[in-house]
Amino acid sequence: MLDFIDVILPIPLQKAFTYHITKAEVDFLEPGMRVAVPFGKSKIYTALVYNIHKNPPTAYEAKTIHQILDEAPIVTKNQLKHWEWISKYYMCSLGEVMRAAMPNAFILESETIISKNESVVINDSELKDDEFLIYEALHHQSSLKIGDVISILDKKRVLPIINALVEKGAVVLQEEIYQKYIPKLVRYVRLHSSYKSEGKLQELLEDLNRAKKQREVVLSLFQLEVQSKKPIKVSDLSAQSGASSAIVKALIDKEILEEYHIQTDRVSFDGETDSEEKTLNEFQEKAINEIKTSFEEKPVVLLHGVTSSGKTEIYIKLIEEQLELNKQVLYLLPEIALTTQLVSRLQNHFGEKVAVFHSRYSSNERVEAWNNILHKEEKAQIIIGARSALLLPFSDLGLILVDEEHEQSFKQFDPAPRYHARDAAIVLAHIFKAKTLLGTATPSLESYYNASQGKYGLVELNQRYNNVLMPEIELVDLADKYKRKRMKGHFSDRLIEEMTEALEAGFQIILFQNRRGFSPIIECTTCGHSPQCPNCDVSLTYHQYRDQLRCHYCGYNSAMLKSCQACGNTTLDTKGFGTEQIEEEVKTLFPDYKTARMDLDTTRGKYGFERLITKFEQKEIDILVGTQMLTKGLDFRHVKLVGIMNADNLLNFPDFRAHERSYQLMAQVSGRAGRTDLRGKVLIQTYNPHHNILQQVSTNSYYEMYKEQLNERHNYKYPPVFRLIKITLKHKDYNRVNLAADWYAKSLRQLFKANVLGPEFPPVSRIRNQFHKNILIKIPPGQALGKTKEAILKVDNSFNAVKDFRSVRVIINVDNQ
DNA sequence: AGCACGCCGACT
DNA sequence: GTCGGCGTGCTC
Repeated sequence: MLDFIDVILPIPLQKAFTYHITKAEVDFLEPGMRVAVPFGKSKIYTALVYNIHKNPPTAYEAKTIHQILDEAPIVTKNQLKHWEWISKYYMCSLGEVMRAAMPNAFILESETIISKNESVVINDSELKDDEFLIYEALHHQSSLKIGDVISILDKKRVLPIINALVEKGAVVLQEEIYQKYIPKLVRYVRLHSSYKSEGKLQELLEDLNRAKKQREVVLSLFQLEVQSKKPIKVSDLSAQSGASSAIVKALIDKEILEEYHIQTDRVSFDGETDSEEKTLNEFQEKAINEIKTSFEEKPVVLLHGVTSSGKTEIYIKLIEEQLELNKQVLYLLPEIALTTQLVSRLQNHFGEKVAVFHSRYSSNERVEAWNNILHKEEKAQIIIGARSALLLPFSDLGLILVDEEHEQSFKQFDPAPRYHARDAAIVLAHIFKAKTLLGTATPSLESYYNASQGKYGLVELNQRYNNVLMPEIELVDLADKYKRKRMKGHFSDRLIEEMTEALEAGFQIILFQNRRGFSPIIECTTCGHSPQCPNCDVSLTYHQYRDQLRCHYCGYNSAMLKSCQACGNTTLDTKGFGTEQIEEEVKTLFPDYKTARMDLDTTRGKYGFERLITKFEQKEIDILVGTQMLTKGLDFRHVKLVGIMNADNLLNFPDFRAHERSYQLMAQVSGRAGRTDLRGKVLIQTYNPHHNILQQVSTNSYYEMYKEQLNERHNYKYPPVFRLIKITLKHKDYNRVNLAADWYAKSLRQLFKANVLGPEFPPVSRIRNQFHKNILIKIPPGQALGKTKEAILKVDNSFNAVKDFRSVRVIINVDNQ
């Protein structure tokens, strides 16, 4: 009987691929190990062993594997289970999950290496010009890569030339796979072993009497060895002795010192910890007890605690308990909140037991974090990270915390797998028989609904820490203010008054405007023309700081126009406003105070965001203008006033979740005000002060909002009552998308009748020269999800069988947010 | 997804 | 004529 393995390849193909393995390999291989396999004509890919069996494929001859890449599985059985769920639930391939889960450095690819065939003598006259150039190059260089050949010949199509050379026997090709992960090595030094004896040592020191510097280095080394009793780093030795690395090198060359390398971790924390216990107040104590009781019956608990109620302390307590049980803890939060205060807070408490998992980690750092978690190292007992941290190789998970549970950024949009980290976390916890705690001040309707249905436990925390009052929220009627000429730019007299008062008292201010740039639309007042993006169906946004017009969808930019493209007049005017404009107005209104702006444009660099936060914390900034970035779990001590410049563009967003989101956003920004003893103040400027959502925000009535919104969702058949699957079709040809989308929707309608909506063009119907069209499927409470997805896949298969449609990209988004 | 193959217009 | 564009089909 022959042996075979099914493997997962990191590509979006549903099929499993089967390879033949030898007897020796079958004894060694286990699911979760990587193998290098030939795939297609010449490439070698990294594949993951999925299962091992003895069923030979019938339709084809299985290839043999190229090489085994691991000694032991690097993906756990539980991970594979979790991947299966994600792939099935979110309708994507296992390969796509694999690609998302594994650090890039684990997924090796081959590269073609061209080298001279030494056993054959080639007469130059046999070769054509291009062939000769390559052959000639190989006299100087032992091997060439495809990319080298492209640059030598300055051509794109080089394969025929290389193939001709192979044909003539001039060169040979080789597929080389290379390790991407390079361990970080630190240089250490010790005294060369020949000086180990006391006598030799004396001799050495006398010898060195004339080389004072070198003598000093050796003496420093002794000193360090006595002090630390640990290996001595070259860098430490240089620092201690004040000697340059050249002197150390000279000693190594003279074989007085000996250097050696130890592999080290890039991801380590070496700060101090303070184990100072923060005492919990009675409300927090009560909440903890409720959470624990609830966990006894339910795997998931929703902690609904108002802003500034001290949820973090509760998390810390729960983490401590897990550590005592020697379990791993995963702490998920939105990407942006990761760069800041919370991480240092946890590290200060738990020290190096905390491992952070960033999107900004390098590939090598990811490998190290992966290995630490896989081997359940002590330094990775608490993993704090954004949604992708969920895909790490946990071995003994006890608790998952999902902080800011309502955040839509937990749902991955592009590329597949389009998973929701909160939901996938619950499944992961279930696999480990662990618990999940969802925490937020403004629960998503989904979670609150699940809690009210008894699916999740619910714990409420209504007191702010230190009994600080919830901020006072005032609605300012913009229509009235404009009518009575009480506006300066976009600032009402009330806002200016409050700002003046707060600033004079030495407090800080946050101004929220959910739009970046200076103004989203430029319009010619003569002819009404406004400049559009050439690749997308949107108006270009004016960015003043670079005097540029920019497209926020594709990144297109051009210099600001001097005159109208349509009529040539110089009557260009701006419409609408973004953070840039607010910032500028603040600077004129309050020239004596320091203003800064926080949005995608000012936080681009690696530490851009952190720098701004630190500056604001240290009160180097008085007024911070920003987009929703400001809402993500930031804790500022001295903010007295929060101003929401315009609530209407939030509320009028064309999306069924607009109202829920507006509430969450405004409640969260408001929560930044008055986090210590003084009561904060929030001013919301709006044209609709009587809007229900605004009333609910101003009275802090989450439950009212929930009831009302849930009712709407009931009536209009939206989540959490109905489930949604959105299907997007993309193509550069307008007519083709239309035809394809109509066909698709028609087929779906035969199955799901009135629960199919569309096809419809989204508000921005063309992005990067691709036309988009959406179809929405609503799934009623009773309808089986699995069956529904199977039916959709069937439709998708027949769709792909139509030749004209095959080039249309279809994106299926389950639980589309 | 990549990548080869094949057909077709645009230039050294 | 070749070069490079893109549409199509396949990968164990």
